[in-house]
Amino acid sequence: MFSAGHHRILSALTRLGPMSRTDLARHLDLSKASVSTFVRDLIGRGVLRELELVFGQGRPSVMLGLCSDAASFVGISLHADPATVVLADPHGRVLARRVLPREADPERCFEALAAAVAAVRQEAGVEAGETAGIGVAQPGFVSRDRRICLASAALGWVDVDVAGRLSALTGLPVFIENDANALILGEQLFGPSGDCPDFSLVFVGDGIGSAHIVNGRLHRGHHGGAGELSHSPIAFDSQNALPCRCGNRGCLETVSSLQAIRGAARRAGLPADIATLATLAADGNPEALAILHRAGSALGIALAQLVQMFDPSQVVLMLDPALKESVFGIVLRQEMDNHVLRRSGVKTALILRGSEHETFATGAASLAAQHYLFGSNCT
Amino acid sequence: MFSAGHHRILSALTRLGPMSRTDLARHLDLSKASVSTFVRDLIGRGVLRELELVFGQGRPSVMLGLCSDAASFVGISLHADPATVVLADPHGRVLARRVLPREADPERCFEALAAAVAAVRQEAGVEAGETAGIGVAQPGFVSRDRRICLASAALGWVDVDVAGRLSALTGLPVFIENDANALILGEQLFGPSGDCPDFSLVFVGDGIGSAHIVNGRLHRGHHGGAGELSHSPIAFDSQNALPCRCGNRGCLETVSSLQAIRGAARRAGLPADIATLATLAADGNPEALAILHRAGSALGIALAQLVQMFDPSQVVLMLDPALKESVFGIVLRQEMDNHVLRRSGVKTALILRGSEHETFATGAASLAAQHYLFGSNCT
DNA sequence: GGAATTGGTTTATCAATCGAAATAAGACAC
DNA sequence: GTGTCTTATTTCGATTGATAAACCAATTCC
Repeated sequence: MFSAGHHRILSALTRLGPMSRTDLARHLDLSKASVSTFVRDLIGRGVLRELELVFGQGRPSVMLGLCSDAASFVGISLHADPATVVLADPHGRVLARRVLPREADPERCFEALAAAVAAVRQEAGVEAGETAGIGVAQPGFVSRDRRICLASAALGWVDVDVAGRLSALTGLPVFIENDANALILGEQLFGPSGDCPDFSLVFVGDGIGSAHIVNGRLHRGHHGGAGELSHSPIAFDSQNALPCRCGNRGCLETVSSLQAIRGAARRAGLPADIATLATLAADGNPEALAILHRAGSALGIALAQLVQMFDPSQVVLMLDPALKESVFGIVLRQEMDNHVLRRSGVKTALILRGSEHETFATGAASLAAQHYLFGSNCT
Repeated sequence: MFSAGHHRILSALTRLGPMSRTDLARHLDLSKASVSTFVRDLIGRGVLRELELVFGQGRPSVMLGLCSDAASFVGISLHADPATVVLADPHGRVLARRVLPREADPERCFEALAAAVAAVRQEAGVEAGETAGIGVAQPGFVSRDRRICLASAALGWVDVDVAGRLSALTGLPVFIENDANALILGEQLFGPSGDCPDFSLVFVGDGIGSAHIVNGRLHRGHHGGAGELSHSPIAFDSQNALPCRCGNRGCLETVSSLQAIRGAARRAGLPADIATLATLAADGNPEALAILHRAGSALGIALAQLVQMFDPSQVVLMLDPALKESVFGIVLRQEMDNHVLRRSGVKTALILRGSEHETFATGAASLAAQHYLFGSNCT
C-alpha cells in the first residue's frame, strides 16, 4: 500500500510533529523533489493534509500533518485485570474506550475482547478513520513473529495464538507485544520522547517492567527478554533477602514492586495499601519509612546500573503517584545519583510519570499504528 | 567509490565468509541479477575473486571471496603501554606488526606512531594491497564524529585531535574509537561472532571494559559511554568496599580488575603477580583463594546483570589465561549461572578467550576496514 | 543419453531519487 | 508602490538500483 518513501515521511511527521516539505527533505536526507511527489500522493490519499503557514524570510512554508481520520487503531492491554480496550487516532488520541474483566480462558477472553473492539469502533463512528489493525500488550514472552504468546505467568497462558484467534474474530490484522515493549513503543511513536534514539522506560506495578530503545529501535535481545530489570540481583547479600518467583533471592522485584511493598507492610503489621503507607511514612512512621526507603533505594541502584549499561538520554519511570511524592521517590533519585558515574557533568534525565492504566492500551495501539505508518520493516 | 549495493555484498562476504552469488542474493534479499552485476564490477576492480567450485545437485556454485590484497588496514592500539601497530588484510590477518613505547606527549606519540605505520607498510610490501586507512583504539571517551579524544585518564589526554594529526602525518584517513568498542567491532567484522546481531564483549585488564552489539550495530549510548560495566555498584554494601577512581565505592573495578586483584594481594602480603597468585590459590592458599573468589564472584554477578539487561546471544570474555583456569573462572561461571534468570532452558553462552594484546590492534584495524568495506553509513 | 536441478546472465522495464531550472509567495529596502 | 532578496515548492529530464522473466550453462541422477 505505502512504499518505503511514504513510510519514512509518515514516520517523521508522527514522531517529530508537523513540518514543511523542506524540513522533511532535510530530516530524511531526501531531495525536495522526492518529498514533493510523495507528499502530493499522501495528500491525495487523505492521509496527510496541509496545516497552517509559517512565515519566515522568504516564501512561507506549509506545515504538513497527519489527518486524524486517516486511520484508527485498536489497542488492547492485558497488562492487568481488568483489561482495557481503546480506539486511537494516528496521533495517539483515544477516541473510545472499554474496560472489561480479563478472562483466564483464552477463547472466552478473545470473544469478550472482540465484542469490546466492535463496541469502541462503533462508538467512535465515522469520525474515526478506517480501523487499520489491533495491537495487544500482554505480560510475558511473545514469539519472534509477534503472533503467539509463548508463556505468560500472569495470564496462565502457554503457546496461545493470540494474533491468529483475534484476527479471525475481528477480521483485522493483530500485532502482539510484551507489555513493557508496547509501552515504550507507544512512548516512541506518540510521546514526547519520539526523537530520542536511546532511552529507557521502567514501570513499577505489581511487578517491575522495563524496555529500551537503542539506536532508535526496540532492543528485544536474543531470547526476546532484554531489559529485564526486575530480576536484577540487588539485595542478594542482605541477610533478609527474600526468595523471588524466578527461583533466585534478592531480586529487585522482591523489594521494590508494589506487591513487595505491600507484603513488607503486611509483615510489619501496617496497612497494605500504597497510598496509606505513603501517608504513614510522611507522618514519620518508622516502619513505613523503612519499607519505602528500602524499596526506593533498591530501585535507585537498579536504575543507576541501567544508566551505566545503556547510557540512555533519558529514563522514563512510571510510578504510582503516591510513591512519586514519598520517601521512595526522594531516596530513589539520591541513590541513583550516587551510583551513576557522572561523566563530563551530563546527567541522564529521570522523568517520573504517573502510571495510568490506559497508557498500556495506547502503547498497544501504537503497534498497529507502526505497521500502518512504517510498514513491516520496523522490527 | 563503492555504492550501497557494493557495500552490502562486501559486508556479507566479510562477516559470513565466502559464498556464491545465489547465496548472496538469498542473504541480502536481492535479485540474482543485481548480485551478478555488482559482483562482476567488484571482480573487475580486483576486490573480489572467484574461489573454488562447490558441487551439489545442479550446476556447481562459484564461491566468492575478498582478495586479500584488495586493500590493507593499519590498526593502532593505545590500550596499554607499549602501544601496538599492525597492518591487517581484509580478512583481519596481521601482515606486519610493531610494538613501541606509548609516549605521553600527543605530538611525539603521533610522530612515533606515524613512523611505525610507515614501517609496517614497508615490511608488508607489495603483497599487501593499497592501505585504505588507519584505525585507532584508545582508552577513554571519543567525540561523536570519532576524530577527537575528548578525555582519556590513562593517556592523560584531553581534547586531542588524534584523527586530524595522524592523518596529517600519514596522509591516510584515520578513525578512532574507544578500546572496548574497537575490540567488539573487530570481533564482529573478523571474528566468529560476526553473524550474531546481539552479543557483548567484556575484557578484564588493568581496568574492566565492555561493549555491546545490539540489533547488529554497536551500542554507543547517548553520551558515548554505554556498556560501562566497570563501575557497576557490586560490592557497595560490604563493609570493606573500596573507593573507586570514579568517586563511588564498591565498583566492580575495585574488586575484579587486574589492578584490584594485585592490590588485594599486596595488602595480604602475597606476591602481586596474577600467575603466581593463581598458582598459590591452586595450591590451597586461603588468602589467594579468597581474593580470586571475591573477584570472580563479583564479575559473575556483573555478567549476570549484563545478561539480564542485554539478553545477548553470547558474551565474549577476554581474560588473562592464568585467571581463566583458576578459582576465578570457576566461581565466575557459577555465580553467573546462579543470578541469571533461566528462561525456557536457553542459556546464554559465555565464551572465555585469552586476552592478547594484538587483538586491540586488529580491532582498531577493523575500524578502517569497516569504512572501506561498508562506507560511512556504519555508525 | 536425456531429464532434472541448480547457478548465473541477459534484456526490457519499473520505480525511486536527484540536480537544476522554473515558479510561487512572501519580506524588505527604498 | 516597486523592485530585489529570500525561501518554499514544483516541474522536468536523467540516472541509478533493482526486478522479473526468459535464457544459457554445468553439473548429477537415472
